[in-house]
Parts: sequence; structure tokens; C-alpha cells
Amino acid sequence: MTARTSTDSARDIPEATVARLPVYLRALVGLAEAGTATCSSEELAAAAGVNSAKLRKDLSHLGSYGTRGVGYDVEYLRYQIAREIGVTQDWPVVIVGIGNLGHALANYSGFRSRGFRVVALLDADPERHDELVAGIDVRPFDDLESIVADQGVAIGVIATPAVAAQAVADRMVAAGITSILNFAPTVLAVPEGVDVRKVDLSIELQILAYHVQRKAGTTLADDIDRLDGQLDDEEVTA
Amino acid sequence: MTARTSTDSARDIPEATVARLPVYLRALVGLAEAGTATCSSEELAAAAGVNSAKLRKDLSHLGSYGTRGVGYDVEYLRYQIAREIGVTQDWPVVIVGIGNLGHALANYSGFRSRGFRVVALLDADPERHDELVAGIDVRPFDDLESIVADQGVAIGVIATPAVAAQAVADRMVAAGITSILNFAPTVLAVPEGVDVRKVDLSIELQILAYHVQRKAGTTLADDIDRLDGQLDDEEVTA
DNA sequence: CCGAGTTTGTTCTCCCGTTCACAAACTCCT
DNA sequence: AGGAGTTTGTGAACGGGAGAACAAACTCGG
Repeated sequence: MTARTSTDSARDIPEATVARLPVYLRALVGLAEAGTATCSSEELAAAAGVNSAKLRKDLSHLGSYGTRGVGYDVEYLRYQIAREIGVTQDWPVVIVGIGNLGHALANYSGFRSRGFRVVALLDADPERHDELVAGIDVRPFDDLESIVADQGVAIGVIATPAVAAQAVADRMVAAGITSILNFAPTVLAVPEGVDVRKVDLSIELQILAYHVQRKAGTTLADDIDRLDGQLDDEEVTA
Repeated sequence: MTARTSTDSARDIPEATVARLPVYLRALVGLAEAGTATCSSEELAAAAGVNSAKLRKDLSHLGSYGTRGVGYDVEYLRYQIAREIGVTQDWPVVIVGIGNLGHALANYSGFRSRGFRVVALLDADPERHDELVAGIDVRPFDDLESIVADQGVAIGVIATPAVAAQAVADRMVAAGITSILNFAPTVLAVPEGVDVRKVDLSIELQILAYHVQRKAGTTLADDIDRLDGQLDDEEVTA
């Protein structure tokens, strides 16, 4: 085992690996609940839906937590990954925009069980204030700064309509939030050092649609579209 | 301009490009609504939040739709991208699992305006049947096969709890659905040729948490965790 | 018509991530 | 103790995508 100082734990883990660590963590929790004490890279990889070589290389970035000829101790590895991600204790999170999606997010039990605690629900609309959602009452958006400061919030979730998203992000950043999960269908501009992850439902569907179209081959509708396209083309370039 | 036959339009567009086309499409819609008739790759790239060289390379995979020295015609390019993705006409979509998230998805207006039409909401729980959500009544999950067959549905959305997701996916595939958008926190096993895209809220937050932890540097809590880790380590490997 | 300015499409190079393949290290059985 | 069987961790080859840089192609003013 390599001794780890407080500095070398900060060495760079590839972004692609970081994105998969939560998947491994969830697979390990599943194995632990099923009563499995030990697992091979092959088993864990199958549970996580990835290649076993990739899994081993990913884990090797964290350290040498397996035993050759044996495999990985499920509980031990689970803890090490949780520690590396930083979800051994809960992160406070604020959700802004309590529409349909905001409701769903507030009620999502997976947050609490996976390292996050929703400390506040905010909405600009006074109609929604003091409404109780998932046991938390909705407060004015203007309370953002005080909540962030009091609770040490670093992560914010934007579930507002697209037009409001940039303004919300600006206020979040000014209040001290450094990481944003954005559900609004907009590209957010944020200063250097602020992380934004975007979840866009329509885009996911559109990517699927492209592949459906590809798999289906050329359909009649496509042919008509293509003809239209060529006509347009001529009009424009002629 | 290269002439396009019906076969060469099926040539391979890199996956990374496919994932960005919907972003460009949305940016173009925004520009069109703002009354812009023409835009340069630099302007469009800024609106989409990407590098202009990357944008030009992406668009070059579709064909030569710009004019050197001028830029791109907004409406024309918008149509070409929509056609390439396949969202010039609406795709029928079924949503399974009408809990909090299912409600939010059913009510999401962005689907309709971006090439998708929710044709059915399904839930296994009889308590929910005939409830009206977003103007569509919730039907039994067992109606899946007939709906898929009647409406020619190729895309399914899974918004059920994790335990039900695999069974739902299996039924979807058997019914003829070839593309699945999965919101349940599970790895789905599907046959070759079926596309699955996964949206996992906890995982997105955990990725953010990792970066917050990195940015914050080593905290006291981390040190305690690390000590714990080393103790565990000794226990296990001793 | 011609030259200066602008913008696209493409080539080239570099880097990150994936996968293969194997040595190192461990267990178990004889 | 020793050899056969397993499984991890990693070096090396490979493929794809990102970005820089430039030639080709267009506009516009004189």
C-alpha cells in the first residue's frame, strides 16, 4: 500500500473516471445490500455496466484497494470511493424554481441517501411561498444569500424556466455557490472556477431520435425532407 | 457543394457531434426568434457555448451549408440540423411511471416544441389510472404493447423506481421500442441495437461534489476521513 | 475588373480515453 | 513447500475528438 499524504490525495483523477465513480459506488451499495462481501473487477464491472479493464484502471487512480487473486472488499471499496467523491457526509443543496420539476427534485429521496441534503427551496413567485414541499417550505428567492452564507451551501440546482436561469446563476455565484446543476434549457455563462453541469431532457430525446432515424434507414418522410432541403439549397445558393 | 444521394446521408456523424447538434439547434432557434437572419460561426458558437473551430467542424459533417465570407443563414441551417436529427416532424413518445418525475416530464412543454409528442402515460398502479395528467389520462402499463403498435412508438421514457426499471425496459424492447431514456438509477441491460440514454440526478450531483471538494482543498473533515481510511486499511490488509 | 477583408471548410497535430495483454501477487490444493 | 489457478494493476498500442492554422471562396469598394 502506498502511504497517502494530505497533498497527494489531490492529484488529478481523469474527468471520465470521476464521472464513473458514482456508478461504481451505486453498484457497490447494491452488492452490499445483496450481502456480497467480496467481488472481482469482472463482477463489479458487470453490475456497473462497463468493461472490467476500464474499471480496474479507474480504480487504480484512487490507489491500490484490491487484492490480487481475490478481488475487492465491497464495504471497504465502497467507503473509499465515497470518500474520494466526498459524500461521506451530506452536502447542503438549494433548489431554485419550484415548478413541476422542482417539486419532483425536492421529493426525490435519492438525494438524501446519496450524500445530499436539500436545505432550501426558493422561488421568485410569492404565490408559492410558505407552500410545503417535501416537508420544506418554499421561501423567497431573495433569501438565497443568507441561506448560502448560514448553511455553507456550495451546490445549487436551477429548475426555473430558461429565461430566468442566467439571472439565478449570477445571484448564486455572487452568493458564493461554486457548483451548479442546471435543468433549464440554456447555456449558462459563469466565471472561471464555477462548475456547471447541464441536464437537458429535450436534448437527450433528440439524440435518441437521431439514432432511431439512423436505425430505421431512409424513410419516405426523410426523402421528402431531403427533396425540400435540396430545393431550399438551390434557392439559397443560386 | 457536394450532391447528396439518399445513401450518403447515412454516413457516420461522430457521436460527440451528434450530442452537440441539438445545442446548435436551440441556439439557432434563439437567434431566429431574436430576428437574426445570418450569423457567423463565431456568433453561433458563442450562443451555443462552444469553440468556433469545433462548431465549424461539426457542421462540416452535415454538408457545406455556410457561405465563406458571409456565414450561415439562420433559418436554413436550423432546418438542415432539424432534418439531420430527425425532428422535422414529431416523434411519438410513451412515459412509464407517473410519480413526481413522471408528472414533471408529462407537463414539460419543451418536448412538444422540440419534436416530440407524448402519446401515452402508463403506470402499473391502478390507483393512478384514469387520472388526468397534462391533459392525458394515465393508462395501465399492460396497454404498452397495443399503444406502441398502434402509434408506431420508437422512444420510451422510464420514470419508475429503480426496482421496476429493468422489467419495464424488457417489456418496451419486446413491444418494439428501440430507444430508451432512463431516469431510474439503474444500469439497464438491453439487446444489441437498442439505445439507452441515462439521466441520473444523484450522479450529476456527486460529480459536482467531487469538484467542490477538490476546489475547497483538504478540509478538516477530509483529514478525519483519511485517518479513518488508513485505519480501515490496516485492519483489512494486516 | 481587381485587391483587401472576411469567413468557411479542412488538414494537421496533439491529447485524452479505451482496450489489450501481461507481469506481479495472492490463494488453494497436493 | 511448490505448482496450478485467479485476479489485480499497469505498460503499450490504438482510436477519436479538440484545437490551431491555413487555403479556398465569398463580398465589397474603388
